[in-house]
Amino acid sequence: MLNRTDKSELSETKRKLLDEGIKLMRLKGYNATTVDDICAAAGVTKGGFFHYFKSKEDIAREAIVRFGEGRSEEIIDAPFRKIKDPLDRVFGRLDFIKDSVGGASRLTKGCLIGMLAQEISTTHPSLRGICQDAFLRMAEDFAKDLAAAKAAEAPKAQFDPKSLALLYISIFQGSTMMAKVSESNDVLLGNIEQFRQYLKLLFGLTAVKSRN
Amino acid sequence: MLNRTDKSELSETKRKLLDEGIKLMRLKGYNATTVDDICAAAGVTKGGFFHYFKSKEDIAREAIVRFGEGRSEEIIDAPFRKIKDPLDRVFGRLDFIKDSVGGASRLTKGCLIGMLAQEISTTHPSLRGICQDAFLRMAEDFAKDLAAAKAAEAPKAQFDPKSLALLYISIFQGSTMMAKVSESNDVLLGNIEQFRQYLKLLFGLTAVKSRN
DNA sequence: GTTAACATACCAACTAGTCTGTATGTTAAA
DNA sequence: TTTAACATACAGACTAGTTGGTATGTTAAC
Repeated sequence: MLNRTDKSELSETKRKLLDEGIKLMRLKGYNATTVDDICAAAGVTKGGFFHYFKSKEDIAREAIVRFGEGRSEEIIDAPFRKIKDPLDRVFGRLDFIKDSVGGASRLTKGCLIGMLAQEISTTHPSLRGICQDAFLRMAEDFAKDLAAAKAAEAPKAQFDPKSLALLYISIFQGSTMMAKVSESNDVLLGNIEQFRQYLKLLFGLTAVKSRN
Repeated sequence: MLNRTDKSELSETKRKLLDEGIKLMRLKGYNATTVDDICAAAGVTKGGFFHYFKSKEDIAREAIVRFGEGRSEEIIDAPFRKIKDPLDRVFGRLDFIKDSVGGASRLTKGCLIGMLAQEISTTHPSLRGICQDAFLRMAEDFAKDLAAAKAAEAPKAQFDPKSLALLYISIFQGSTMMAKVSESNDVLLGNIEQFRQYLKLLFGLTAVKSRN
């Protein structure tokens, strides 16, 4: 039987390799994940692997893109998207992220892009660009909502939506690192709340204590 | 001739190995840095390496500690430490960090601890703990100044110094990742400014635009 | 002559990638 | 409708190079 049912679809085997590759690289990074690991996890042999990918770097590239697209789809379909008020939509996004991270007990599996970004930026320049693009797309998506919220709620406020979005990405990535290292989501969840607080202050939603 | 001039001092060879190891791992990470790389950079042979370190994991452990101590010394000796007013000292620290990162053109070489943290957290559990300790020490040091500033300037403000310090560490680490991936310090420097802005808002130093 | 501080040669395990084989289908000429 | 030619999707053995680590010197200080 044929696996590829349509020209644009991935074969079952390739999809399995990609998904297991993503899983392993999210956990152990690029170098510590071997091609044999991926093959074993996917139940495919070397021949199968190199039929679909011309090198290890190649599967990493496709994995980053697939992971990015997956995240982007999750966010596009997320319930907060339907919130009409732009500022509420911004806060809704933060709630959604907290939900998808899970409780303080369950640890994040982390972001593949963040995991690979540091490890391969200097050693695999072509992958670096792919990671950068993925980050910029995420930032751009958030920046749109922030810009809409600013226009509607505080047009005179002194902040740049794009910079704010990049700050958010940085906080999330840094916090994910802290989560891995501390084996807990506490700091990650706390930091998202602090970012929310920063937004509230920028939008003038919270009274600031006067200096005594 | 003897290299070790005093019982507590590192021999010249070991110091060289450590420093070159730090340099390489900061750049390429743990797995992509080979023992041979370090030996070549330090001008030492394998025999010399394994005389001082019982394994690659061992030099990584010592490298993390040495790097952490080095950073901690730099910060202890930094000029901002002499600032009397605690809140000014907090802001002075941010200025110091920006200075030591360098201009937007020169890219950061990054933080060794952050570089290794993600890569080894799952694969080398004992190194994970070392990284965690290093982060907590940094956070603790900053948290002290934040607590002093809070006590002096805004005792009623609604923030926890320790959490704020951990947010700062997260922002710095995440921003460093963005710097590597974008080959620019722009986001890193911008994010430090945004953190400063957040602090100002928490301390009630900045007028918040009213909603229109 | 014992020990610290290396140097050199070497090894076993691993790793990315290749090569050849093969089963299964597809296409199109006869 | 048979068949030859070709393509796709793997399997599995193999290889060349790398890697962390070891075993065995050698040298010089004490």
